[in-house]
Formats: sequence, structure tokens, C-alpha cells
Amino acid sequence: MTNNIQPTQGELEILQILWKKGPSTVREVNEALNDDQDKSIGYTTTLKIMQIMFEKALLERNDSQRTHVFTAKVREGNIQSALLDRFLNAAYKGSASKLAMHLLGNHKTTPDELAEIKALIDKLEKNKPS
Amino acid sequence: MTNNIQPTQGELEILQILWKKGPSTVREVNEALNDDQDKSIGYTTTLKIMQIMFEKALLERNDSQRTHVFTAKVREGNIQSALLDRFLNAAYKGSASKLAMHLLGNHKTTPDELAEIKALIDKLEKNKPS
DNA sequence: TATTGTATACGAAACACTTCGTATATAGAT
DNA sequence: ATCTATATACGAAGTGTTTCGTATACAATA
Repeated sequence: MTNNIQPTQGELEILQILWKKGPSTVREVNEALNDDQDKSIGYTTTLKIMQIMFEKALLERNDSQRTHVFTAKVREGNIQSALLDRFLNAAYKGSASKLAMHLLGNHKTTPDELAEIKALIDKLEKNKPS
Repeated sequence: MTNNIQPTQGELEILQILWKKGPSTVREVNEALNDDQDKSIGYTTTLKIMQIMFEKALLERNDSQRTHVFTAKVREGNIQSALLDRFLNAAYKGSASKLAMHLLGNHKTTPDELAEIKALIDKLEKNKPS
């Protein structure tokens, strides 16, 4: 049940890094966090959050070496879908089409992406012939 | 600049009610909150949050009567777009098409809605002929 | 073996949101 | 004028997240 998982903002940032870079040490994650933008986060802060994430079972930890290596235990797509679900209900009262309209209307999407989405819609329309 | 506004979960629920029902008293909002689902929120809790929202300029207040009447000072679409923006960056690293794929893939959308979205895509494609 | 650098563990402070108890004001009925 | 019901105001406790200082462990090296 990945539905109940609610990573916080900080946790999500760490997950993004682990999803992108694969298994990493605290130091690597911390440096990646500080690479981003203008932020400056202390090493022990990152460590603490990752420890909490480990307790919450968001991360796996290999502690066979002195320097532990952490891995995201949850899948990117799963978390995204769960978060999307919450967001859709909280902000759009469940109206997926309204969200889609805002999404496509407000953000520059490349022609390729538009085509991809349209292809998906076509597929959905075929599978569900009312 | 409605971009900086970050209503909390509780604030958003109150905004939803005010958007739907229009100007309302604290009691009306509180009752609407308690109608929803299985929640049970005290009157003073609702009052406190609405007072804070007033301080944050999320709400307008007519206190010419003993019973104050509150109105959402922010537009539904504006808040939704701002929240969507944040969410898109936090959870999808800005990939609107990936979000769209999840959205359409995971949620039952009616044929009408799909058609509506497709029409929007067509329009976008015409306006931006690469 | 003693020193140094770097790792994790622990605990507490800072902050924000939510919740509600209690105080106070006021309108309306007696 | 007093009483009652209901309104807002205020303050503080409970909870969760983020932040980091400090303690402790340990490996490598001098």
C-alpha cells in the first residue's frame, strides 16, 4: 500500500536525488541538495531527515560499511501518483480535467509532449467506447 | 502576485467551501467542514484558522454586523494554478507531460472531458506551429 | 598508541499548523 | 436591568518538520 505515504517537502527533495542518482551516501545527497539553487543545508540536517525516512521505510540502508549507503525504497511513479491523487482532491476536488486544462494552459509543453498526450487520449477513447 | 500564496491544507478546505458557497459566516463554514466525511472540528478551531487567513489576506471580512461574514479574497483558478506550479516542480521536477500521463492514466475521465482536453491540445498545436 | 578526519546517533530548539479552553462582548428575551 | 445564547479574541498546548550542536565511534596515519 503505497497510498498512505506522504513524504514531506524535504523528504521529497531527497527522494528526487536518490531516484536520479541511485544509491548514495548522506554526503552525496547533501552535496546534491546544496548544488541545487541557493540552498545551504547542513550535513547533519540531511542525515537526520534520511534517518527519519529510514524509520518511515522510505529508504533502505546498507550499513555493512562504515559509510552507510541509502536507496529509495519507494518507486518514483508510485509516489508521484499517490501525491497527485492527494493534490487532485485537495486543490481540484477531484476534477482531473480541470487540472489538465490548467496544466496544459499554463505550462509550455513541447509539440512532442502534446502529441504524446493526444496519443494517450486516443488510446483511452478506444478502450472505453462509452 | 498570487504566486507566493501557499494556503495550508486546512486553509484550502475553507477556501473550497467559500468558493462553492460564497460569503459565509464562521458557523456556516464550520458546519460545512463537519458535513464532509467523518471529521469533527470545533467551532473555535475554524474561527482561529479563518482569523489567520484574514491576517494573511486570504479572506475578506465584513464585520459591520456582530456576526462577521467572510469572503474568499483569492480566486479559485489563481490559487489552483499557483499550487499546481509548486506541485509540478516538487513532485515532477517540472515535467508537465509526465504529470499529464499519470493524471489521464490513473483517473477515470469521462469521454466528454477527454474530448475537451483534446480540443485544447489541438488549439495549442495550431497556435504554436513549431 | 595517539591524533586527526569523518561517520552516525542523539537530543533539543525553532518554526508553523492545528486544536481548543477560556475570556469577553453583545443582542435579544424576560 | 438581568439572564441566556452565541459571537469573536486571545493564548497556550499538541504535533510534525527542519535545523543543527554535540557526543560518540572508528579508520587511517603518523
